[in-house]
Amino acid sequence: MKPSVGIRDVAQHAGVSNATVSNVLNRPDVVAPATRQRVLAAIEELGFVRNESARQLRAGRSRVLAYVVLDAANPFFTDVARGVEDAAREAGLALFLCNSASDGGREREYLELLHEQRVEGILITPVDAESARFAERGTPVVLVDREAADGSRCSVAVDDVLGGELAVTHLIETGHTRIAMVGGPLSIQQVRDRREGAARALANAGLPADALTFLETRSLQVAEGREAGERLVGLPASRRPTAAFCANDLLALGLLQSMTQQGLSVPDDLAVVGYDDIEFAAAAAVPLTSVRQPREQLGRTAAQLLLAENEPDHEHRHVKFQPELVVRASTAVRRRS
Amino acid sequence: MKPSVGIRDVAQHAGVSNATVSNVLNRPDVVAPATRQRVLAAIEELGFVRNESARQLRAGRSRVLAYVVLDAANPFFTDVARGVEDAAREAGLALFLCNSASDGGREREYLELLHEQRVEGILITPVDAESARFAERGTPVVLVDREAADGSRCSVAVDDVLGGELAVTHLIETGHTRIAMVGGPLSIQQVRDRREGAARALANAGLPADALTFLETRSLQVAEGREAGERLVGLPASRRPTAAFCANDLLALGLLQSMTQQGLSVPDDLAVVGYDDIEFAAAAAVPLTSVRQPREQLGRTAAQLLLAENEPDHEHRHVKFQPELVVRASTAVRRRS
DNA sequence: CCTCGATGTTGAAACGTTTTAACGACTGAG
DNA sequence: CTCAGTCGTTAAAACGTTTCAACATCGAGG
Repeated sequence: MKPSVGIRDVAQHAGVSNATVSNVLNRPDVVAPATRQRVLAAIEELGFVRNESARQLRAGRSRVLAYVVLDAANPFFTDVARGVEDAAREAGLALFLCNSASDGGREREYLELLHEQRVEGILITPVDAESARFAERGTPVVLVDREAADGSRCSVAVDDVLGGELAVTHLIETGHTRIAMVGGPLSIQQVRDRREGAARALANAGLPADALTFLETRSLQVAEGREAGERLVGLPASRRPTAAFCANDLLALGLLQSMTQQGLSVPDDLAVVGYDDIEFAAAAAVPLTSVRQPREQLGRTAAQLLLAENEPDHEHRHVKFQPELVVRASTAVRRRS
Repeated sequence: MKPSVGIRDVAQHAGVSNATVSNVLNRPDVVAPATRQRVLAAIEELGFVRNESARQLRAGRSRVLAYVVLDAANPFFTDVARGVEDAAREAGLALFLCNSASDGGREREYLELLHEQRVEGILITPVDAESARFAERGTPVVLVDREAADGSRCSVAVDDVLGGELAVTHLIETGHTRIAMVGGPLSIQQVRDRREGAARALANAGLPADALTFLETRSLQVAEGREAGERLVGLPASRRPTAAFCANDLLALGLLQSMTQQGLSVPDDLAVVGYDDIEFAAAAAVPLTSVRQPREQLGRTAAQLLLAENEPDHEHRHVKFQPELVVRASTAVRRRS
């Protein structure tokens, strides 16, 4: 419990100066093999563990990246995180994951802590647009799966308007004219964008704007999808939509469960499109049609932008990927009855 | 880009000493309200961000816990992490998640880094039993979802042998006599335990040990489940099991997909039991019978044990929870044909 | 008027590294 | 034998905090 063995203990034990020990740790090639062995032996023997705080204080660098994720329980984000970590690891950095759990306060606490820790860089999928809070604080920040409102930092995103358009166009093409969109809260940019895409699809097809019923949810989780399902079925039959576009797959899965539970069939009574194409979408009760995003590439690219941030002549970049529709059984062509 | 505004800049700007600034930061009550305001204003104005490295170096404490998780993409672990974070947060600590991705090397790198960072404590679901590597290095370590082989540290686990027994007993009771177990690699303690439980169930029912076919997988992920499904169907009909017990839900979901794809029915051609009862199990193509573990409580308890580790008269504790079988459609009673 | 305690503030010494410039000891060339 | 150049090592100065003992200041009690 008093394991405070420092670099100077090692030095003394090996009969060298602390500078030499430091060299062994950081530039092993510069020290004579014999000495190096002696020092390594001493380190081993004393169970020395370098104090990263001291190192960082002096050296300024920190060897870790952090990704503040919106919802660690959503497989979409863990896939993005995988991409981030791969890229980080190639650059010799470790990745710390922080879960804001869609809570603005928690997000701010993590950001504050990460700034204080002087991590090399921060990736974040922010809770809302209030990005002003973490303005220029010294640590580079890259937005993931969001677009920087101002051009004040790098961002990597997917065209959500297009995604919404793809989804709803597909529904229209398979014969639906009363469509629900399930998602929320509207403070989330992506929900707004996907909704806008949905509206555009209607317009393109010459359908009136009120062909789209918007069901707002409190979050993007499975339970909310189930609840939305109940609300949906509660609508008067004349106005009840025959198809639903969900702002993400978790909602879609919840909706699916709710339908089955209420004895309704997907896609016959209600066609469903999800968003993200998480791994579980294909394994769902009714395999889910979904809008796929290049998840890992999203993360990987974000990390690369972040690492480029330190270059001298850096200009903020905004990368935008294209989503892609994956059609499965949940929107199979309707039986003509 | 030269935002190196330190505590002494603030002090100068506010016309006080750096000790006072430090007091404002750490013991606001001890400094006169007027001075405090002045200092806070200076902090705001200069955009000062406390340097956590320096603080930690001097103060010794670190305000963060870390959880080294086996597979961040497995919802089971993110649920455990939620429990950990809740408990950590109540104690005023932040949580960093590290993903070892079942890679021993990566795990070791993270452990090393965390030790160097002098985090307050480390929670870990280790890749394998080689726990000796991270022996007493000063930072307290608690094992999550694993039992400490020696009593050398705290651990929180679930009775996996019992879990396996529950699952397979259920299969036997629903009329199966040729059962497969899908899981691996065997270096994972839990896979071994669950298999042992399965064997015990057979013994209890008076079935021969070879009534259980063990299909080893390389990991516990969906893709491996799919592959196991193909292997399973490839077996000669006379020896092919009529039920499968999977070491986790991801495998079970993969197996399910594979069955559907090969035109076989679950549960009629093959009954399936999963393990963990992740949220997606209930939403699967065929809702999955699964062994439920108290995930969040697991995490919460682990964090509490970790925090208790610093108490003077600490004795290592080993908490073990009971799993519970949740029956769904994937093991519905077989149609008598 | 002196002493005492309370209240706020401060100077300076840590904390454990990295880094820089300088140093001594060799080596081989001239 | 000298000199320039390597090579390996080192003393000492940072890095930006926290903390501790000491120091003013002030009002109250004797």
